[in-house]
Amino acid sequence: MTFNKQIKPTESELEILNILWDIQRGTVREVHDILERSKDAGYTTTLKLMQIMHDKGLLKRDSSAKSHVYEAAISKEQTQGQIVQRMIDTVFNGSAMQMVMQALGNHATGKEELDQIKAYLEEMERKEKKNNK
Amino acid sequence: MTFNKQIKPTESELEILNILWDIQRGTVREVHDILERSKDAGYTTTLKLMQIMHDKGLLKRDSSAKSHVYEAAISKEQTQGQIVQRMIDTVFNGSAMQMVMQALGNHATGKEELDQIKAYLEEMERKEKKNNK
DNA sequence: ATTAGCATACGAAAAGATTCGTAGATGACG
DNA sequence: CGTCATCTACGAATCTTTTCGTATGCTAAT
Repeated sequence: MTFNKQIKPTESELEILNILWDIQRGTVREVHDILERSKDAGYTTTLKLMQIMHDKGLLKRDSSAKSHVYEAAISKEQTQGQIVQRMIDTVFNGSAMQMVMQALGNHATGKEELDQIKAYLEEMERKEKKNNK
Repeated sequence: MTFNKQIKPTESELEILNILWDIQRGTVREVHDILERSKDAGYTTTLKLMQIMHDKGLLKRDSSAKSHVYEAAISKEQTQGQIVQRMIDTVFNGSAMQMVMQALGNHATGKEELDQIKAYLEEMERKEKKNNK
Protein backbone atom coordinates (compact mmCIF):
# COMPACT_ATOMS: atom_id res chain seq x y z
CA MET A 1 0.00 0.00 0.00
CA THR A 2 1.26 3.44 -0.82
CA PHE A 3 1.91 5.75 2.03
CA ASN A 4 0.58 9.20 1.46
CA LYS A 5 2.00 11.68 3.87
CA GLN A 6 0.43 15.07 3.90
CA ILE A 7 2.28 17.30 1.51
CA LYS A 8 1.98 20.94 2.19
CA PRO A 9 4.17 23.22 0.17
CA THR A 10 4.46 26.71 1.53
CA GLU A 11 3.50 29.75 -0.49
CA SER A 12 7.04 30.27 -1.77
CA GLU A 13 7.54 26.64 -2.50
CA LEU A 14 4.43 26.68 -4.58
CA GLU A 15 5.79 29.45 -6.73
CA ILE A 16 8.78 27.34 -7.53
CA LEU A 17 6.72 24.23 -8.12
CA ASN A 18 4.57 26.14 -10.57
CA ILE A 19 7.62 27.17 -12.53
CA LEU A 20 8.97 23.64 -12.60
CA TRP A 21 5.66 22.13 -13.56
CA ASP A 22 5.75 24.54 -16.44
CA ILE A 23 9.29 24.09 -17.71
CA GLN A 24 9.66 20.48 -16.57
CA ARG A 25 13.22 20.80 -15.37
CA GLY A 26 15.73 23.56 -14.76
CA THR A 27 18.71 24.81 -12.84
CA VAL A 28 18.41 27.18 -9.92
CA ARG A 29 19.52 29.96 -12.22
CA GLU A 30 16.80 29.23 -14.73
CA VAL A 31 14.11 28.97 -12.12
CA HIS A 32 15.35 32.07 -10.41
CA ASP A 33 15.32 34.12 -13.58
CA ILE A 34 11.70 33.23 -14.15
CA LEU A 35 10.79 33.79 -10.54
CA GLU A 36 12.38 37.21 -10.61
CA ARG A 37 9.92 38.48 -13.17
CA SER A 38 7.12 38.31 -10.67
CA LYS A 39 8.98 38.57 -7.41
CA ASP A 40 11.89 40.31 -5.85
CA ALA A 41 14.30 37.80 -4.39
CA GLY A 42 18.01 37.17 -4.16
CA TYR A 43 19.62 34.25 -5.95
CA THR A 44 20.75 32.48 -2.82
CA THR A 45 17.24 32.76 -1.47
CA THR A 46 15.91 30.78 -4.37
CA LEU A 47 18.78 28.34 -4.07
CA LYS A 48 18.16 27.73 -0.40
CA LEU A 49 14.50 27.27 -0.99
CA MET A 50 15.09 24.69 -3.65
CA GLN A 51 17.57 22.87 -1.44
CA ILE A 52 15.03 22.75 1.34
CA MET A 53 12.43 21.48 -1.07
CA HIS A 54 14.82 18.80 -2.17
CA ASP A 55 15.38 17.77 1.45
CA LYS A 56 11.64 17.60 1.97
CA GLY A 57 11.23 15.46 -1.09
CA LEU A 58 9.35 18.07 -3.07
CA LEU A 59 11.99 18.23 -5.77
CA LYS A 60 14.24 15.70 -7.42
CA ARG A 61 17.63 16.73 -8.67
CA ASP A 62 20.42 15.61 -10.87
CA SER A 63 23.67 16.80 -9.36
CA SER A 64 26.01 15.20 -11.83
CA ALA A 65 26.79 18.46 -13.56
CA LYS A 66 28.17 21.53 -11.90
CA SER A 67 24.79 23.22 -12.01
CA HIS A 68 22.29 20.84 -10.53
CA VAL A 69 19.14 20.27 -12.46
CA TYR A 70 15.87 20.12 -10.57
CA GLU A 71 12.42 18.90 -11.33
CA ALA A 72 9.22 18.56 -9.33
CA ALA A 73 8.89 15.32 -7.40
CA ILE A 74 5.17 15.63 -6.83
CA SER A 75 2.54 15.86 -9.49
CA LYS A 76 0.70 19.04 -10.24
CA GLU A 77 -2.67 17.35 -10.15
CA GLN A 78 -2.19 15.60 -6.86
CA THR A 79 -0.88 18.74 -5.24
CA GLN A 80 -3.62 20.94 -6.58
CA GLY A 81 -6.13 18.39 -5.44
CA GLN A 82 -4.84 18.38 -1.91
CA ILE A 83 -4.72 22.11 -1.67
CA VAL A 84 -8.22 22.51 -2.97
CA GLN A 85 -9.50 19.84 -0.64
CA ARG A 86 -7.83 21.54 2.28
CA MET A 87 -9.43 24.79 1.37
CA ILE A 88 -12.83 23.26 0.98
CA ASP A 89 -12.49 21.85 4.46
CA THR A 90 -11.15 24.89 6.24
CA VAL A 91 -12.82 27.71 4.37
CA PHE A 92 -16.03 26.22 3.09
CA ASN A 93 -16.90 23.80 5.81
CA GLY A 94 -16.54 20.85 3.52
CA SER A 95 -18.86 21.95 0.78
CA ALA A 96 -17.22 21.76 -2.63
CA MET A 97 -20.28 23.28 -4.15
CA GLN A 98 -20.12 26.41 -2.09
CA MET A 99 -16.58 26.86 -3.15
CA VAL A 100 -17.32 26.37 -6.79
CA MET A 101 -20.14 28.85 -6.66
CA GLN A 102 -18.00 31.37 -4.87
CA ALA A 103 -15.27 30.92 -7.46
CA LEU A 104 -17.58 31.25 -10.42
CA GLY A 105 -19.59 34.09 -9.04
CA ASN A 106 -16.61 36.16 -8.12
CA HIS A 107 -14.59 35.60 -11.16
CA ALA A 108 -16.38 37.01 -14.18
CA THR A 109 -16.08 33.74 -15.99
CA GLY A 110 -16.55 33.79 -19.75
CA LYS A 111 -19.18 31.90 -21.69
CA GLU A 112 -16.80 29.36 -23.17
CA GLU A 113 -15.50 28.56 -19.74
CA LEU A 114 -18.97 28.13 -18.38
CA ASP A 115 -19.86 25.84 -21.25
CA GLN A 116 -16.79 23.76 -20.69
CA ILE A 117 -17.65 23.34 -17.07
CA LYS A 118 -21.20 22.40 -17.93
CA ALA A 119 -20.00 19.79 -20.35
CA TYR A 120 -17.72 18.44 -17.71
CA LEU A 121 -20.55 18.26 -15.21
CA GLU A 122 -22.71 16.32 -17.60
CA GLU A 123 -19.98 13.86 -18.24
CA MET A 124 -19.59 13.38 -14.53
CA GLU A 125 -23.29 12.70 -14.14
CA ARG A 126 -23.14 10.05 -16.80
CA LYS A 127 -20.33 8.32 -15.02
CA GLU A 128 -22.10 8.72 -11.73
CA LYS A 129 -25.15 6.94 -13.04
CA LYS A 130 -23.08 4.01 -14.19
CA ASN A 131 -21.33 3.70 -10.87
CA ASN A 132 -24.45 3.81 -8.75
CA LYS A 133 -25.38 0.21 -9.55
CA MET B 1 -14.21 55.05 -3.32
CA THR B 2 -13.72 52.21 -0.93
CA PHE B 3 -10.22 51.17 -0.14
CA ASN B 4 -9.74 47.45 -0.15
CA LYS B 5 -6.64 46.41 1.64
CA GLN B 6 -5.60 42.82 1.25
CA ILE B 7 -7.09 40.79 4.04
CA LYS B 8 -5.33 37.58 4.77
CA PRO B 9 -6.39 35.75 7.90
CA THR B 10 -4.02 33.06 9.01
CA GLU B 11 -5.07 29.47 9.39
CA SER B 12 -5.90 29.87 13.08
CA GLU B 13 -7.67 33.13 12.54
CA LEU B 14 -9.83 31.47 9.98
CA GLU B 15 -10.95 28.87 12.46
CA ILE B 16 -12.16 31.61 14.75
CA LEU B 17 -13.78 33.54 11.96
CA ASN B 18 -15.67 30.44 10.93
CA ILE B 19 -17.03 30.07 14.41
CA LEU B 20 -18.07 33.68 14.62
CA TRP B 21 -19.66 33.65 11.21
CA ASP B 22 -21.68 30.77 12.50
CA ILE B 23 -22.78 32.06 15.89
CA GLN B 24 -22.77 35.75 14.93
CA ARG B 25 -21.28 36.97 18.17
CA GLY B 26 -19.71 35.54 21.27
CA THR B 27 -17.29 35.93 24.13
CA VAL B 28 -13.83 34.45 24.11
CA ARG B 29 -15.12 31.73 26.38
CA GLU B 30 -17.91 30.81 24.02
CA VAL B 31 -15.68 30.79 21.00
CA HIS B 32 -13.05 28.86 22.84
CA ASP B 33 -15.47 26.18 23.98
CA ILE B 34 -16.49 25.57 20.40
CA LEU B 35 -12.95 25.69 19.13
CA GLU B 36 -11.88 23.16 21.70
CA ARG B 37 -14.11 20.50 20.20
CA SER B 38 -11.95 20.32 17.12
CA LYS B 39 -8.66 21.59 18.40
CA ASP B 40 -6.49 21.42 21.44
CA ALA B 41 -5.67 24.89 22.67
CA GLY B 42 -5.43 26.81 25.92
CA TYR B 43 -7.88 29.50 26.80
CA THR B 44 -5.37 32.31 26.80
CA THR B 45 -4.22 31.22 23.39
CA THR B 46 -7.65 31.79 21.99
CA LEU B 47 -7.90 35.04 23.87
CA LYS B 48 -4.63 36.34 22.53
CA LEU B 49 -5.56 35.33 19.04
CA MET B 50 -8.83 37.19 19.21
CA GLN B 51 -7.09 40.24 20.60
CA ILE B 52 -4.67 40.21 17.73
CA MET B 53 -7.52 39.83 15.30
CA HIS B 54 -9.21 42.78 16.88
CA ASP B 55 -6.04 44.85 16.49
CA LYS B 56 -5.84 43.85 12.86
CA GLY B 57 -9.43 44.84 12.30
CA LEU B 58 -10.65 41.33 11.68
CA LEU B 59 -13.01 41.40 14.65
CA LYS B 60 -15.19 44.03 16.23
CA ARG B 61 -15.83 43.94 19.93
CA ASP B 62 -18.06 45.35 22.56
CA SER B 63 -16.04 45.80 25.72
CA SER B 64 -18.71 47.38 27.83
CA ALA B 65 -19.28 44.28 29.88
CA LYS B 66 -16.65 42.42 31.81
CA SER B 67 -16.56 39.70 29.21
CA HIS B 68 -16.03 41.36 25.87
CA VAL B 69 -18.27 40.28 23.05
CA TYR B 70 -16.73 39.78 19.67
CA GLU B 71 -18.07 39.49 16.16
CA ALA B 72 -16.47 39.23 12.73
CA ALA B 73 -15.62 42.53 11.13
CA ILE B 74 -15.27 41.11 7.64
CA SER B 75 -17.92 39.28 5.71
CA LYS B 76 -17.78 35.61 5.08
CA GLU B 77 -18.45 36.01 1.38
CA GLN B 78 -15.84 38.66 0.78
CA THR B 79 -13.25 36.70 2.67
CA GLN B 80 -13.98 33.42 1.00
CA GLY B 81 -13.93 35.18 -2.34
CA GLN B 82 -10.49 36.62 -1.73
CA ILE B 83 -9.08 33.36 -0.55
CA VAL B 84 -10.41 31.46 -3.50
CA GLN B 85 -9.19 34.10 -5.89
CA ARG B 86 -5.76 33.95 -4.34
CA MET B 87 -5.71 30.24 -4.75
CA ILE B 88 -6.82 30.41 -8.34
CA ASP B 89 -3.99 32.79 -9.01
CA THR B 90 -1.22 31.00 -7.19
CA VAL B 91 -2.20 27.39 -7.65
CA PHE B 92 -4.12 27.34 -10.90
CA ASN B 93 -2.39 30.03 -12.86
CA GLY B 94 -5.48 32.17 -12.95
CA SER B 95 -7.89 29.63 -14.38
CA ALA B 96 -11.05 29.36 -12.31
CA MET B 97 -12.20 26.58 -14.53
CA GLN B 98 -9.25 24.37 -13.84
CA MET B 99 -9.84 24.82 -10.17
CA VAL B 100 -13.50 23.99 -10.40
CA MET B 101 -12.79 20.87 -12.37
CA GLN B 102 -10.15 19.79 -9.93
CA ALA B 103 -12.54 20.38 -7.05
CA LEU B 104 -15.40 18.49 -8.61
CA GLY B 105 -13.34 15.68 -9.99
CA ASN B 106 -11.58 14.95 -6.77
CA HIS B 107 -14.49 15.24 -4.51
CA ALA B 108 -17.03 12.61 -5.36
CA THR B 109 -19.77 15.14 -5.63
CA GLY B 110 -23.33 13.91 -5.42
CA LYS B 111 -25.97 14.26 -8.10
CA GLU B 112 -27.98 16.91 -6.29
CA GLU B 113 -24.92 19.01 -5.86
CA LEU B 114 -24.03 18.69 -9.51
CA ASP B 115 -27.53 19.71 -10.47
CA GLN B 116 -27.40 22.70 -8.24
CA ILE B 117 -24.20 23.83 -9.79
CA LYS B 118 -25.59 23.33 -13.26
CA ALA B 119 -28.60 25.40 -12.42
CA TYR B 120 -26.33 28.07 -11.07
CA LEU B 121 -24.26 28.04 -14.23
CA GLU B 122 -27.30 28.45 -16.39
CA GLU B 123 -28.46 31.37 -14.36
CA MET B 124 -25.07 32.94 -14.78
CA GLU B 125 -25.20 32.53 -18.52
CA ARG B 126 -28.56 34.23 -18.63
CA LYS B 127 -27.20 37.17 -16.75
CA GLU B 128 -24.11 37.19 -18.88
CA LYS B 129 -26.19 37.48 -22.01
CA LYS B 130 -28.04 40.45 -20.64
CA ASN B 131 -24.89 42.21 -19.61
CA ASN B 132 -23.13 41.77 -22.94
CA LYS B 133 -25.05 44.63 -24.55
C1' DA C 1 48.97 28.49 -12.74
C1' DT C 2 46.25 32.43 -11.61
C1' DT C 3 42.12 34.66 -11.63
C1' DA C 4 37.26 35.88 -12.66
C1' DG C 5 32.81 34.17 -12.58
C1' DC C 6 29.34 31.40 -11.20
C1' DA C 7 27.79 27.42 -8.50
C1' DT C 8 26.66 25.01 -3.92
C1' DA C 9 26.46 24.59 1.17
C1' DC C 10 25.48 26.32 5.39
C1' DG C 11 24.46 29.12 9.39
C1' DA C 12 21.91 32.37 11.19
C1' DA C 13 19.15 36.71 11.17
C1' DA C 14 14.52 38.46 10.37
C1' DA C 15 9.75 38.08 10.04
C1' DG C 16 5.46 35.86 10.96
C1' DA C 17 2.42 32.71 13.49
C1' DT C 18 1.28 30.21 17.61
C1' DT C 19 1.39 29.14 22.29
C1' DC C 20 1.12 29.97 27.10
C1' DG C 21 2.42 31.74 31.89
C1' DT C 22 1.63 35.27 34.97
C1' DA C 23 -0.13 39.57 36.80
C1' DG C 24 -3.73 42.34 37.85
C1' DA C 25 -8.80 43.82 37.40
C1' DT C 26 -13.67 42.83 38.18
C1' DG C 27 -17.71 40.98 39.95
C1' DA C 28 -20.57 37.37 42.58
C1' DC C 29 -21.64 35.92 46.93
C1' DG C 30 -21.03 34.01 51.53
C1' DC D 1 -15.81 43.20 53.36
C1' DG D 2 -12.89 39.10 51.87
C1' DT D 3 -12.47 35.31 48.94
C1' DC D 4 -13.03 32.71 44.79
C1' DA D 5 -13.76 32.28 40.00
C1' DT D 6 -13.19 34.37 35.76
C1' DC D 7 -11.73 37.80 32.79
C1' DT D 8 -8.22 40.83 30.16
C1' DA D 9 -3.59 42.38 29.12
C1' DC D 10 0.90 41.53 28.08
C1' DG D 11 5.48 39.69 27.50
C1' DA D 12 8.02 36.21 26.01
C1' DA D 13 9.21 31.38 24.37
C1' DT D 14 8.80 28.50 20.44
C1' DC D 15 8.15 27.14 15.72
C1' DT D 16 7.91 27.91 10.93
C1' DT D 17 8.98 30.38 6.86
C1' DT D 18 11.74 33.51 4.34
C1' DT D 19 15.80 35.91 3.50
C1' DC D 20 20.60 36.57 2.75
C1' DG D 21 25.77 36.83 3.85
C1' DT D 22 29.77 34.31 3.56
C1' DA D 23 32.80 30.41 2.77
C1' DT D 24 34.24 27.49 -0.50
C1' DG D 25 34.60 24.71 -4.83
C1' DC D 26 34.79 24.19 -9.82
C1' DT D 27 35.78 25.58 -14.54
C1' DA D 28 37.21 28.20 -18.34
C1' DA D 29 40.03 31.76 -20.26
C1' DT D 30 44.04 34.34 -20.03
